[in-house]
Amino acid sequence: MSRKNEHTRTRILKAALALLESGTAVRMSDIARAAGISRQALYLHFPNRADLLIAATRYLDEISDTDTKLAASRSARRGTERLDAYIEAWGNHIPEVYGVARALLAMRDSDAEAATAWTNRMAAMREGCEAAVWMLARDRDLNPRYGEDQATDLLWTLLSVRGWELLRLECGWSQEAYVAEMKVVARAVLLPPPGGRD
Amino acid sequence: MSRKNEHTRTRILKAALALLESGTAVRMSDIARAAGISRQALYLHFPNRADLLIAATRYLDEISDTDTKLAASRSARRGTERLDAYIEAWGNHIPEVYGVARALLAMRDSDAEAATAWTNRMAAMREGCEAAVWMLARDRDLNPRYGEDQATDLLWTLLSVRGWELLRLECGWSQEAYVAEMKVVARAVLLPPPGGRD
DNA sequence: TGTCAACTTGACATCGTGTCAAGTCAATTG
DNA sequence: CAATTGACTTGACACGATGTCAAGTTGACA
Repeated sequence: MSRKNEHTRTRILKAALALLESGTAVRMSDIARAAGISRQALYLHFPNRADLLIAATRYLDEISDTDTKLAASRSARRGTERLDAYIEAWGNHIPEVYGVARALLAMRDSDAEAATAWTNRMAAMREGCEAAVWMLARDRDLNPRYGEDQATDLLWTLLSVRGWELLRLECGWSQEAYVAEMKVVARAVLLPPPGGRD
Repeated sequence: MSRKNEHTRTRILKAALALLESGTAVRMSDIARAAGISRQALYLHFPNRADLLIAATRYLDEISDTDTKLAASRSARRGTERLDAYIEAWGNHIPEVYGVARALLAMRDSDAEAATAWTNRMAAMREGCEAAVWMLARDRDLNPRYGEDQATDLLWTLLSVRGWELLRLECGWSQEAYVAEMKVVARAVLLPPPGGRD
Protein backbone atom coordinates (compact mmCIF):
# COMPACT_ATOMS: atom_id res chain seq x y z
CA MET A 1 0.00 0.00 0.00
CA SER A 2 1.18 3.48 -0.82
CA ARG A 3 0.54 4.55 2.76
CA LYS A 4 2.82 2.08 4.41
CA ASN A 5 5.21 2.48 1.49
CA GLU A 6 5.59 6.18 2.20
CA HIS A 7 5.99 5.49 5.85
CA THR A 8 8.85 3.06 5.28
CA ARG A 9 10.43 5.41 2.80
CA THR A 10 10.63 8.28 5.25
CA ARG A 11 11.80 5.89 7.95
CA ILE A 12 14.67 4.95 5.67
CA LEU A 13 15.50 8.57 4.97
CA LYS A 14 15.39 9.50 8.64
CA ALA A 15 17.61 6.55 9.51
CA ALA A 16 20.04 7.49 6.75
CA LEU A 17 20.23 11.10 7.87
CA ALA A 18 20.73 10.11 11.48
CA LEU A 19 23.59 7.81 10.57
CA LEU A 20 25.16 10.35 8.24
CA GLU A 21 25.24 12.91 11.04
CA SER A 22 27.64 10.71 12.94
CA GLY A 23 30.41 11.33 10.45
CA THR A 24 31.44 7.69 10.12
CA ALA A 25 31.11 5.72 6.90
CA VAL A 26 27.56 4.59 6.20
CA ARG A 27 26.79 1.45 4.19
CA MET A 28 23.51 0.40 2.72
CA SER A 29 23.32 -2.39 5.29
CA ASP A 30 23.77 0.14 8.11
CA ILE A 31 20.85 2.18 6.85
CA ALA A 32 18.69 -0.92 6.46
CA ARG A 33 19.42 -2.08 9.97
CA ALA A 34 18.74 1.36 11.40
CA ALA A 35 15.46 1.53 9.49
CA GLY A 36 14.47 -1.92 10.70
CA ILE A 37 14.22 -3.57 7.29
CA SER A 38 16.37 -5.88 5.20
CA ARG A 39 19.14 -4.52 3.06
CA GLN A 40 17.40 -5.74 -0.07
CA ALA A 41 14.22 -3.88 0.83
CA LEU A 42 16.12 -0.60 0.44
CA TYR A 43 16.24 -1.33 -3.26
CA LEU A 44 12.45 -1.56 -3.34
CA HIS A 45 12.42 2.14 -2.46
CA PHE A 46 15.59 3.49 -4.04
CA PRO A 47 17.34 2.17 -7.13
CA ASN A 48 20.82 2.73 -5.68
CA ARG A 49 22.84 4.45 -3.01
CA ALA A 50 23.20 7.71 -4.90
CA ASP A 51 19.44 8.05 -5.30
CA LEU A 52 18.91 7.32 -1.64
CA LEU A 53 21.38 10.01 -0.61
CA ILE A 54 19.86 12.50 -3.01
CA ALA A 55 16.39 11.73 -1.68
CA ALA A 56 17.73 12.15 1.84
CA THR A 57 19.05 15.59 0.88
CA ARG A 58 15.68 16.63 -0.48
CA TYR A 59 13.91 15.27 2.55
CA LEU A 60 16.23 17.26 4.75
CA ASP A 61 15.38 20.38 2.77
CA GLU A 62 11.72 19.70 3.48
CA ILE A 63 11.92 19.14 7.21
CA SER A 64 14.37 21.92 7.95
CA ASP A 65 12.58 24.71 6.10
CA THR A 66 15.56 25.51 3.96
CA ASP A 67 13.74 27.65 1.45
CA THR A 68 12.20 29.82 4.12
CA LYS A 69 15.49 30.40 5.85
CA LEU A 70 17.33 31.28 2.69
CA ALA A 71 14.41 33.34 1.41
CA ALA A 72 14.62 35.55 4.49
CA SER A 73 17.77 37.12 3.13
CA ARG A 74 15.77 38.21 0.12
CA SER A 75 13.94 40.84 2.08
CA ALA A 76 17.10 42.84 2.69
CA ARG A 77 17.07 46.30 1.15
CA ARG A 78 20.75 47.03 0.97
CA GLY A 79 23.46 44.83 -0.51
CA THR A 80 25.48 44.77 2.68
CA GLU A 81 22.45 43.65 4.65
CA ARG A 82 21.70 40.99 2.14
CA LEU A 83 25.25 39.73 2.22
CA ASP A 84 25.11 39.41 6.00
CA ALA A 85 21.71 37.77 5.92
CA TYR A 86 22.78 35.28 3.30
CA ILE A 87 25.96 34.34 5.11
CA GLU A 88 23.96 33.94 8.29
CA ALA A 89 21.36 31.73 6.62
CA TRP A 90 23.71 29.60 4.53
CA GLY A 91 26.38 29.43 7.17
CA ASN A 92 23.92 28.03 9.66
CA HIS A 93 22.47 25.73 7.06
CA ILE A 94 25.77 23.98 6.38
CA PRO A 95 26.01 22.06 9.67
CA GLU A 96 22.52 20.70 9.14
CA VAL A 97 23.29 19.26 5.74
CA TYR A 98 26.93 18.47 6.33
CA GLY A 99 26.45 14.77 6.97
CA VAL A 100 24.69 14.02 3.74
CA ALA A 101 26.76 16.58 1.84
CA ARG A 102 29.88 14.75 2.89
CA ALA A 103 28.54 11.42 1.67
CA LEU A 104 27.51 12.95 -1.63
CA LEU A 105 30.90 14.58 -2.05
CA ALA A 106 32.63 11.28 -1.39
CA MET A 107 30.55 9.56 -4.08
CA ARG A 108 31.29 12.26 -6.60
CA ASP A 109 34.35 10.64 -8.12
CA SER A 110 32.75 7.28 -8.68
CA ASP A 111 29.14 8.19 -9.38
CA ALA A 112 28.00 10.58 -12.07
CA GLU A 113 24.54 10.93 -10.56
CA ALA A 114 25.93 12.00 -7.22
CA ALA A 115 28.23 14.43 -8.99
CA THR A 116 25.33 16.05 -10.83
CA ALA A 117 23.22 16.27 -7.70
CA TRP A 118 26.01 18.04 -5.87
CA THR A 119 26.71 20.36 -8.77
CA ASN A 120 23.06 21.34 -8.84
CA ARG A 121 22.99 22.11 -5.16
CA MET A 122 26.09 24.21 -5.47
CA ALA A 123 24.60 26.04 -8.43
CA ALA A 124 21.55 26.85 -6.32
CA MET A 125 23.74 28.08 -3.51
CA ARG A 126 25.66 30.16 -6.01
CA GLU A 127 22.50 31.99 -6.97
CA GLY A 128 22.27 33.30 -3.45
CA CYS A 129 25.82 34.59 -3.72
CA GLU A 130 25.08 36.10 -7.09
CA ALA A 131 22.03 37.94 -5.77
CA ALA A 132 23.97 39.40 -2.86
CA VAL A 133 26.78 40.51 -5.15
CA TRP A 134 24.34 42.01 -7.59
CA MET A 135 22.75 44.07 -4.85
CA LEU A 136 26.17 45.22 -3.65
CA ALA A 137 26.96 46.33 -7.19
CA ARG A 138 23.65 48.16 -7.45
CA ASP A 139 24.45 50.04 -4.25
CA ARG A 140 27.95 50.85 -5.54
CA ASP A 141 29.20 48.83 -2.62
CA LEU A 142 31.11 46.29 -4.68
CA ASN A 143 34.88 46.48 -4.72
CA PRO A 144 35.61 48.01 -8.15
CA ARG A 145 38.40 45.54 -8.51
CA TYR A 146 35.88 42.78 -9.21
CA GLY A 147 33.28 42.14 -11.83
CA GLU A 148 30.07 40.59 -10.56
CA ASP A 149 31.02 37.14 -11.80
CA GLN A 150 34.40 37.22 -10.19
CA ALA A 151 32.98 38.52 -6.94
CA THR A 152 30.38 35.77 -7.00
CA ASP A 153 33.10 33.17 -7.55
CA LEU A 154 34.97 34.47 -4.55
CA LEU A 155 31.97 34.57 -2.26
CA TRP A 156 30.89 31.14 -3.42
CA THR A 157 34.31 29.71 -2.64
CA LEU A 158 34.52 31.54 0.66
CA LEU A 159 31.24 29.99 1.79
CA SER A 160 31.98 26.50 0.50
CA VAL A 161 31.19 23.46 2.59
CA ARG A 162 34.88 22.58 2.42
CA GLY A 163 35.83 25.92 3.90
CA TRP A 164 33.33 25.42 6.70
CA GLU A 165 34.76 21.95 7.26
CA LEU A 166 38.27 23.30 7.64
CA LEU A 167 37.50 26.16 10.00
CA ARG A 168 34.85 24.46 12.05
CA LEU A 169 36.17 20.89 12.21
CA GLU A 170 39.91 21.12 11.61
CA CYS A 171 40.57 24.45 13.28
CA GLY A 172 37.90 23.96 15.94
CA TRP A 173 36.07 27.25 15.43
CA SER A 174 32.63 27.55 16.97
CA GLN A 175 29.67 27.86 14.64
CA GLU A 176 29.05 31.40 15.87
CA ALA A 177 32.65 32.38 15.25
CA TYR A 178 32.48 30.87 11.77
CA VAL A 179 29.41 32.86 10.79
CA ALA A 180 30.66 36.06 12.36
CA GLU A 181 34.09 35.86 10.75
CA MET A 182 32.74 34.92 7.35
CA LYS A 183 30.70 38.10 7.42
CA VAL A 184 33.77 40.13 8.23
CA VAL A 185 35.90 38.40 5.63
CA ALA A 186 33.27 38.71 2.93
CA ARG A 187 33.00 42.43 3.58
CA ALA A 188 36.76 42.87 3.61
CA VAL A 189 36.98 41.17 0.24
CA LEU A 190 33.87 42.36 -1.56
CA LEU A 191 33.34 45.93 -0.38
CA PRO A 192 35.44 48.76 -1.78
CA PRO A 193 38.53 49.32 0.36
CA PRO A 194 37.63 52.18 2.75
CA GLY A 195 40.78 54.23 2.31
CA GLY A 196 40.72 53.91 -1.46
CA ARG A 197 44.02 52.06 -1.39
CA ASP A 198 44.63 48.84 -3.37
CA MET B 1 68.95 -6.54 -6.82
CA SER B 2 68.53 -3.23 -5.11
CA ARG B 3 69.48 -1.36 -8.27
CA LYS B 4 66.77 -2.69 -10.48
CA ASN B 5 64.47 -2.64 -7.50
CA GLU B 6 64.87 1.11 -7.14
CA HIS B 7 64.44 1.55 -10.83
CA THR B 8 61.14 -0.29 -10.86
CA ARG B 9 60.01 1.56 -7.80
CA THR B 10 60.50 4.96 -9.36
CA ARG B 11 58.93 3.72 -12.57
CA ILE B 12 55.86 2.81 -10.56
CA LEU B 13 55.79 6.18 -8.87
CA LYS B 14 56.19 8.04 -12.14
CA ALA B 15 53.44 5.98 -13.72
CA ALA B 16 51.16 6.60 -10.75
CA LEU B 17 51.77 10.35 -10.83
CA ALA B 18 51.19 10.52 -14.56
CA LEU B 19 47.89 8.71 -14.24
CA LEU B 20 46.80 10.77 -11.27
CA GLU B 21 47.34 13.95 -13.25
CA SER B 22 44.59 12.92 -15.62
CA GLY B 23 41.94 13.41 -12.95
CA THR B 24 40.16 10.13 -13.61
CA ALA B 25 39.98 7.31 -11.07
CA VAL B 26 43.21 5.32 -10.83
CA ARG B 27 43.23 1.67 -9.78
CA MET B 28 46.19 -0.41 -8.74
CA SER B 29 45.86 -2.35 -11.98
CA ASP B 30 46.05 0.88 -13.98
CA ILE B 31 49.28 1.84 -12.29
CA ALA B 32 50.73 -1.62 -12.82
CA ARG B 33 49.88 -1.60 -16.50
CA ALA B 34 51.32 1.89 -16.96
CA ALA B 35 54.49 0.84 -15.15
CA GLY B 36 54.78 -2.27 -17.30
CA ILE B 37 54.58 -4.80 -14.49
CA SER B 38 51.95 -7.10 -13.07
CA ARG B 39 49.44 -5.84 -10.58
CA GLN B 40 50.78 -8.22 -7.94
CA ALA B 41 54.29 -6.89 -8.37
CA LEU B 42 53.13 -3.53 -7.04
CA TYR B 43 52.75 -5.21 -3.69
CA LEU B 44 56.40 -6.23 -3.76
CA HIS B 45 57.23 -2.52 -3.58
CA PHE B 46 54.36 -1.03 -1.62
CA PRO B 47 52.28 -2.78 1.03
CA ASN B 48 49.06 -1.11 -0.10
CA ARG B 49 47.51 1.64 -2.12
CA ALA B 50 47.77 4.26 0.59
CA ASP B 51 51.50 3.70 0.97
CA LEU B 52 51.98 3.90 -2.76
CA LEU B 53 50.16 7.22 -2.95
CA ILE B 54 52.09 8.58 0.01
CA ALA B 55 55.36 7.52 -1.58
CA ALA B 56 54.25 9.15 -4.81
CA THR B 57 53.65 12.38 -2.92
CA ARG B 58 57.11 12.29 -1.42
CA TYR B 59 58.66 11.46 -4.75
CA LEU B 60 56.87 14.41 -6.26
CA ASP B 61 58.28 16.62 -3.54
CA GLU B 62 61.75 15.43 -4.49
CA ILE B 63 61.57 15.95 -8.22
CA SER B 64 59.81 19.28 -8.14
CA ASP B 65 62.08 21.00 -5.63
CA THR B 66 59.26 21.79 -3.26
CA ASP B 67 61.41 22.74 -0.32
CA THR B 68 63.46 25.16 -2.33
CA LYS B 69 60.45 26.89 -3.75
CA LEU B 70 58.72 27.23 -0.42
CA ALA B 71 61.97 28.21 1.28
CA ALA B 72 62.32 31.16 -1.09
CA SER B 73 59.52 32.91 0.75
CA ARG B 74 61.63 32.67 3.90
CA SER B 75 64.04 35.28 2.65
CA ALA B 76 61.40 38.00 2.70
CA ARG B 77 62.12 40.82 5.13
CA ARG B 78 58.67 42.25 5.61
CA GLY B 79 55.52 40.35 6.53
CA THR B 80 53.62 41.57 3.50
CA GLU B 81 56.41 40.44 1.20
CA ARG B 82 56.51 37.09 2.86
CA LEU B 83 52.76 36.69 2.56
CA ASP B 84 52.94 37.38 -1.16
CA ALA B 85 55.90 35.10 -1.64
CA TYR B 86 54.26 32.29 0.23
CA ILE B 87 51.01 32.58 -1.68
CA GLU B 88 52.97 32.64 -4.91
CA ALA B 89 54.98 29.56 -3.98
CA TRP B 90 52.18 27.49 -2.47
CA GLY B 91 49.60 28.61 -4.98
CA ASN B 92 51.80 27.47 -7.83
CA HIS B 93 52.65 24.29 -5.99
CA ILE B 94 49.02 23.16 -5.73
CA PRO B 95 48.49 22.32 -9.40
CA GLU B 96 51.60 20.14 -9.36
CA VAL B 97 50.43 18.03 -6.47
CA TYR B 98 46.73 18.23 -7.14
CA GLY B 99 46.44 14.83 -8.78
CA VAL B 100 47.90 12.87 -5.94
CA ALA B 101 46.35 15.19 -3.36
CA ARG B 102 42.95 14.42 -4.77
CA ALA B 103 43.53 10.68 -4.55
CA LEU B 104 44.76 11.00 -0.99
CA LEU B 105 41.78 13.12 -0.04
CA ALA B 106 39.41 10.56 -1.52
CA MET B 107 40.99 7.78 0.53
CA ARG B 108 40.76 9.77 3.72
CA ASP B 109 37.38 8.48 4.82
CA SER B 110 38.22 4.83 4.37
CA ASP B 111 41.91 4.72 5.20
CA ALA B 112 43.45 5.98 8.41
CA GLU B 113 46.94 6.01 6.96
CA ALA B 114 45.92 8.23 4.08
CA ALA B 115 44.13 10.51 6.51
CA THR B 116 47.24 10.90 8.64
CA ALA B 117 49.45 11.52 5.65
CA TRP B 118 47.16 14.27 4.44
CA THR B 119 46.87 15.81 7.88
CA ASN B 120 50.65 15.94 8.13
CA ARG B 121 50.99 17.64 4.79
CA MET B 122 48.41 20.21 5.74
CA ALA B 123 50.16 20.78 9.04
CA ALA B 124 53.37 21.49 7.16
CA MET B 125 51.58 23.87 4.84
CA ARG B 126 50.07 25.55 7.89
CA GLU B 127 53.52 26.32 9.20
CA GLY B 128 54.12 28.47 6.17
CA CYS B 129 50.93 30.37 6.90
CA GLU B 130 51.89 30.71 10.51
CA ALA B 131 55.28 32.13 9.66
CA ALA B 132 53.79 34.71 7.32
CA VAL B 133 51.21 35.72 9.90
CA TRP B 134 53.85 35.95 12.59
CA MET B 135 55.91 38.30 10.47
CA LEU B 136 52.87 40.42 9.73
CA ALA B 137 52.22 40.66 13.46
CA ARG B 138 55.83 41.60 14.10
CA ASP B 139 55.55 44.41 11.56
CA ARG B 140 52.26 45.57 13.14
CA ASP B 141 50.70 44.73 9.83
CA LEU B 142 48.24 42.17 11.16
CA ASN B 143 44.59 43.15 11.34
CA PRO B 144 44.11 43.81 15.09
CA ARG B 145 40.83 41.98 14.84
CA TYR B 146 42.68 38.68 14.68
CA GLY B 147 45.01 36.81 16.96
CA GLU B 148 47.86 35.02 15.21
CA ASP B 149 46.15 31.65 15.50
CA GLN B 150 42.91 32.88 14.07
CA ALA B 151 44.68 34.69 11.26
CA THR B 152 46.64 31.53 10.49
CA ASP B 153 43.40 29.52 10.39
CA LEU B 154 41.94 31.97 7.92
CA LEU B 155 44.96 32.04 5.65
CA TRP B 156 45.26 28.26 5.79
CA THR B 157 41.64 27.87 4.76
CA LEU B 158 41.91 30.52 2.10
CA LEU B 159 44.82 28.69 0.50
CA SER B 160 43.32 25.22 0.81
CA VAL B 161 43.51 22.78 -2.06
CA ARG B 162 39.71 22.68 -2.04
CA GLY B 163 39.53 26.41 -2.52
CA TRP B 164 41.95 26.21 -5.42
CA GLU B 165 39.85 23.40 -6.87
CA LEU B 166 36.71 25.50 -6.76
CA LEU B 167 38.15 28.68 -8.26
CA ARG B 168 40.43 27.06 -10.77
CA LEU B 169 38.39 24.06 -11.87
CA GLU B 170 34.77 24.89 -11.12
CA CYS B 171 34.89 28.60 -11.80
CA GLY B 172 37.46 28.32 -14.57
CA TRP B 173 39.94 30.86 -13.23
CA SER B 174 43.40 30.85 -14.73
CA GLN B 175 46.29 29.88 -12.51
CA GLU B 176 47.67 33.41 -12.74
CA ALA B 177 44.35 34.91 -11.75
CA TYR B 178 44.09 32.52 -8.83
CA VAL B 179 47.48 33.46 -7.44
CA ALA B 180 46.99 37.16 -8.04
CA GLU B 181 43.56 37.26 -6.44
CA MET B 182 44.57 35.17 -3.48
CA LYS B 183 47.24 37.73 -2.73
CA VAL B 184 44.69 40.51 -2.85
CA VAL B 185 42.16 38.62 -0.78
CA ALA B 186 44.72 37.61 1.83
CA ARG B 187 45.82 41.23 2.21
CA ALA B 188 42.23 42.44 2.42
CA VAL B 189 41.55 39.97 5.20
CA LEU B 190 44.78 39.95 7.16
CA LEU B 191 46.11 43.51 6.98
CA PRO B 192 44.62 46.23 9.15
CA PRO B 193 41.79 48.00 7.32
CA PRO B 194 43.38 51.10 5.79
CA GLY B 195 40.71 53.58 6.88
CA GLY B 196 40.53 52.25 10.41
CA ARG B 197 36.94 51.21 9.87
CA ASP B 198 35.55 47.81 10.82
C1' DT C 1 76.12 -25.26 -11.02
C1' DG C 2 73.37 -23.45 -7.63
C1' DT C 3 71.27 -19.65 -5.30
C1' DC C 4 68.75 -15.56 -4.83
C1' DA C 5 66.03 -11.52 -5.93
C1' DA C 6 62.68 -9.68 -8.99
C1' DC C 7 59.07 -10.73 -11.30
C1' DT C 8 55.08 -13.62 -13.45
C1' DT C 9 50.64 -16.22 -13.58
C1' DG C 10 46.66 -17.77 -11.53
C1' DA C 11 43.72 -18.66 -7.76
C1' DC C 12 41.45 -16.92 -3.88
C1' DA C 13 39.49 -14.05 0.30
C1' DT C 14 37.06 -9.88 1.53
C1' DC C 15 33.91 -6.01 1.27
C1' DG C 16 30.42 -3.25 -0.55
C1' DT C 17 26.97 -2.54 -4.20
C1' DG C 18 23.46 -4.19 -6.79
C1' DT C 19 20.41 -8.20 -8.80
C1' DC C 20 17.47 -12.25 -8.87
C1' DA C 21 14.32 -15.87 -7.35
C1' DA C 22 11.28 -17.81 -4.23
C1' DG C 23 8.54 -17.43 -0.35
C1' DT C 24 5.75 -15.16 3.75
C1' DC C 25 2.09 -12.42 5.37
C1' DA C 26 -1.65 -9.18 5.64
C1' DA C 27 -4.96 -6.30 3.51
C1' DT C 28 -8.09 -5.75 -0.55
C1' DT C 29 -11.28 -7.23 -3.76
C1' DG C 30 -14.41 -10.18 -6.72
C1' DC D 1 -14.50 -17.29 1.22
C1' DA D 2 -10.88 -17.52 -2.24
C1' DA D 3 -7.76 -15.20 -5.13
C1' DT D 4 -4.87 -11.52 -5.78
C1' DT D 5 -1.71 -7.96 -4.80
C1' DG D 6 1.90 -5.27 -2.48
C1' DA D 7 5.46 -4.92 0.96
C1' DC D 8 8.72 -7.30 2.73
C1' DT D 9 12.00 -11.46 3.87
C1' DT D 10 15.72 -14.85 3.15
C1' DG D 11 19.35 -16.59 0.57
C1' DA D 12 22.21 -16.86 -3.34
C1' DC D 13 24.97 -14.66 -6.59
C1' DA D 14 27.60 -11.35 -9.94
C1' DC D 15 30.81 -7.59 -10.06
C1' DG D 16 34.79 -4.61 -9.23
C1' DA D 17 38.51 -3.31 -6.36
C1' DT D 18 42.00 -4.36 -2.87
C1' DG D 19 44.98 -7.41 -0.96
C1' DT D 20 47.06 -12.35 -0.19
C1' DC D 21 49.12 -16.78 -1.31
C1' DA D 22 51.54 -20.38 -3.84
C1' DA D 23 54.10 -22.00 -7.53
C1' DG D 24 56.61 -20.97 -11.30
C1' DT D 25 60.29 -18.26 -14.55
C1' DT D 26 64.34 -15.63 -15.51
C1' DG D 27 68.72 -13.49 -15.18
C1' DA D 28 72.72 -12.18 -12.51
C1' DC D 29 76.24 -13.37 -9.68
C1' DA D 30 79.34 -16.50 -6.62
